[in-house]
Amino acid sequence: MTAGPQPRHQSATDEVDALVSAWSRERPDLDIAPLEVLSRVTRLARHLDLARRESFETHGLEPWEFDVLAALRREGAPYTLSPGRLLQVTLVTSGTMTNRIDRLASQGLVERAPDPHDGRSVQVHLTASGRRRVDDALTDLLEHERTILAALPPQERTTLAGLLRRLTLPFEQPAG
Amino acid sequence: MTAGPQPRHQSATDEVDALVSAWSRERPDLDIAPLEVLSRVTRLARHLDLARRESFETHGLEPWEFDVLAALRREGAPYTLSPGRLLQVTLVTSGTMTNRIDRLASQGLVERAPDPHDGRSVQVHLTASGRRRVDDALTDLLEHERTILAALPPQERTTLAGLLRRLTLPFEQPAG
DNA sequence: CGAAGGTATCTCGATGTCGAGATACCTCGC
DNA sequence: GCGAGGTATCTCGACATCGAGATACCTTCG
Repeated sequence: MTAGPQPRHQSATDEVDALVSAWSRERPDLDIAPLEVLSRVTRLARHLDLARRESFETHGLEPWEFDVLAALRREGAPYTLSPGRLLQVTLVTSGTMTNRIDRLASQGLVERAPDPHDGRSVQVHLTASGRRRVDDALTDLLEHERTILAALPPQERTTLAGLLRRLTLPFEQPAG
Repeated sequence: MTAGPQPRHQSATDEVDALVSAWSRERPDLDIAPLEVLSRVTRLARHLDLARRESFETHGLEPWEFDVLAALRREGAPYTLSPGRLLQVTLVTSGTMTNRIDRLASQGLVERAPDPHDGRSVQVHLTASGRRRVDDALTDLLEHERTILAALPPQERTTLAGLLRRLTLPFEQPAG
């Protein structure tokens, strides 16, 4: 069926190359160069999301569950944050966070307790079971991500991280 | 509150730097280097999604509406695709695509017609109104994206695009 | 031709998210 | 102490998505 091995030394084209060439044909009046970078970021993020999903399902966690548990875990002992802080960190709305905490609590992965210093507030606390779960899931996630990054030598990973940081910083420092 | 201006000459740290340092403290047993690249990709994608949303709302389009209309527009005249092709391109499920086409059709941006060659299939066609809408939205989107990319000189944009392509390719060529 | 298996689309119930408004509590000034 | 204004969380209805199953049609083979 094959006529022999194809040359694979030059870098192959990806879906974004196809996207760019289609737009160039249809909208020759526009400079669509920005898509070369930003569409790749969007698409890669989608692939990463699926990869995360795979890593977590071994541990019975949804990505949103990991996000909340990881925020508490990163905090260090006593692994406690308010719902308000959690929604800042995870970038969801308050209704969503209430719902998430409810479901995590019903699985015994977190506990809700009144804040002794502020009657309006609540403390969300990671249980021992929740901590084990997120620790195990993180180990697998990093392993999976390392195989993805194996496509680049270490030197270029550093370059890539630096370039991405420079693109992201303006979003995080809106006041300049 | 401030003791004076802070030095800003060395590159600033971003949220991922904070994330990495928190994990390093809490999980010194793990090598969390992969997050340097992949968490930045995920976060940047989230910012880009918000930026897209802004660009589109001037034109009364949701991101998902743009995705569908753009797929048809890129196709070139006669701007027609089947629902099946559309769901491959936009990576949603069939139920979602049916719903999307329904809503776009009720706004007069696309039309559904039976496929003359295959009675199981349907042709989704971009109307003149839909084409105007997506063309205008794309112009604004690219303008917005150019301002985001202004954080990098042209040479480094090319470098970045190349590095991202190498990370993405393995996902697109699963058979190697 | 007729049946079996494959394909394209649609239906519909479950789920997660959003976001405006409700509720309870805190703080500050008088 | 009390009221006004601010803050933290929760409630709840609307909405987009998923995904398994239903439906209609096509193709292949005997």
